[in-house]
Amino acid sequence: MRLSELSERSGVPVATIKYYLREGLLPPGEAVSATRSEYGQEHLRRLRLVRALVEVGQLPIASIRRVLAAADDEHEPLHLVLGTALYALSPRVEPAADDPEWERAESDVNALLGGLGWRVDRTAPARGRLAQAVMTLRRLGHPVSMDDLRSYAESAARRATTEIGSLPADAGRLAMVEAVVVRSVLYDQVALAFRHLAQENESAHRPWPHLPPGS
Amino acid sequence: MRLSELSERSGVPVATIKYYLREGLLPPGEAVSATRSEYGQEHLRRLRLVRALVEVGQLPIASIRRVLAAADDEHEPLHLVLGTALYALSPRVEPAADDPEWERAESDVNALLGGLGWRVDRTAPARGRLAQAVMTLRRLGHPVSMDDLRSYAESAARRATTEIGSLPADAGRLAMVEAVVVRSVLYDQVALAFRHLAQENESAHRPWPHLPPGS
DNA sequence: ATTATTAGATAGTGCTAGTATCCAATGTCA
DNA sequence: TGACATTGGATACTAGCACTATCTAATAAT
Repeated sequence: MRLSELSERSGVPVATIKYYLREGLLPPGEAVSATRSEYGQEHLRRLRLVRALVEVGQLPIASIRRVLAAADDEHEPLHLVLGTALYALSPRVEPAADDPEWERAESDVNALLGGLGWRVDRTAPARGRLAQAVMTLRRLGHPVSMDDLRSYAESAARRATTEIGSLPADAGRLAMVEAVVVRSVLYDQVALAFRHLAQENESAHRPWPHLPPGS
Repeated sequence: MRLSELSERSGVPVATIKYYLREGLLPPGEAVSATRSEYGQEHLRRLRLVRALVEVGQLPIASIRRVLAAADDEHEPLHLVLGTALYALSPRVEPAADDPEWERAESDVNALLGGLGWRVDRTAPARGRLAQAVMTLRRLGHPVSMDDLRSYAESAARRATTEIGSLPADAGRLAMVEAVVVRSVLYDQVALAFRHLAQENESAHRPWPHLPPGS
């Protein structure tokens, strides 16, 4: 199919597709002449994936490029791609050196993961993001105990077992990587939405005190 | 304290504080003369809250303004503030009219919440975000069953019970609202980080097939 | 009296995610 | 064959966001 058809079928403007081609989110079509290229089903599929990550996952274009590069890199062993993709997804947060509050949060996180026996790379950005969130909560006066964290870890572990377990076992490398990325990103949104819905529901059931306005 | 001192103590540049004042994220100090205002502990506290929402929560300034406006609106009953704050947090997603896939996802979400008996406003943005994620997953070839969704809902419900339950029972209206907002936003990050850590761990344990590169 | 600081207004910056325009080469249809 | 549309490729432009900088007149500190 031609560019205009790819645009029609995907609902993405031609100019945007050109932009994605420039940015390397979409592989070039097969050049059939100097002014014509042919795009296939895999382009349509990739384009839909990109749009899903942009619109639903709210990922920055640069992250998507990194994720897809890892997916497309055939030298990368499959079992490492999820990690690489996951790392490309979340921005790395830098530690703010010599801050005792940061160090405490970080060592709590490390102790927890160590205690649980989780195999997580030392450089995983999620470690830093977690430590940052814990530190900030504590700074703002909301104590966070190891037990609090442990219960989140256990919930997440249960979810991960089913999510990773339900991946297709043998679908070709690219399809598997795409499946991992899509699910990781979109189920993040599902989990987040449910968190908010559950909080609203829970707060509707809670007997709130009738505080006088100026209290 | 003066503006420069507020800046020093919070680590936020003067120009940025002025920007927050302009944007209404921070109430003006008490004008003590034409060129001097006095800021108090509550300004420092609010400023730290704003920075936490910006840096850790990654919320856009416009959302923070809406959240804080709801928090500061003394006419708003306390039991509605969480809802209002939650709504201000997530961008509303518009339904793409007359799309059967959208309608199916939406009705699944409604059926699920109805079946669970959750009290969630019909206009809650999390409904739309959830429906969008479900629709997109299905479009990309990842079937999502009601049972899948139900298990997410149950996890989220457990979490919400403890999170909402652990709020201080009587701390003054503003402090309670701030507690609700801070926890909602920062525990989102905690939950997300644990999701990613758990996925990496789980994938490290999974026996991945050795697919030939070109498969 | 000199220097520094402030409120308030306005303007400028860097980044992101597209959009738009232009060109020459090439298709397509009458 | 000629008029017209489409394409790839390059370049330029735009809107929105979150600051950041500059300027002015008034005031405070020394």
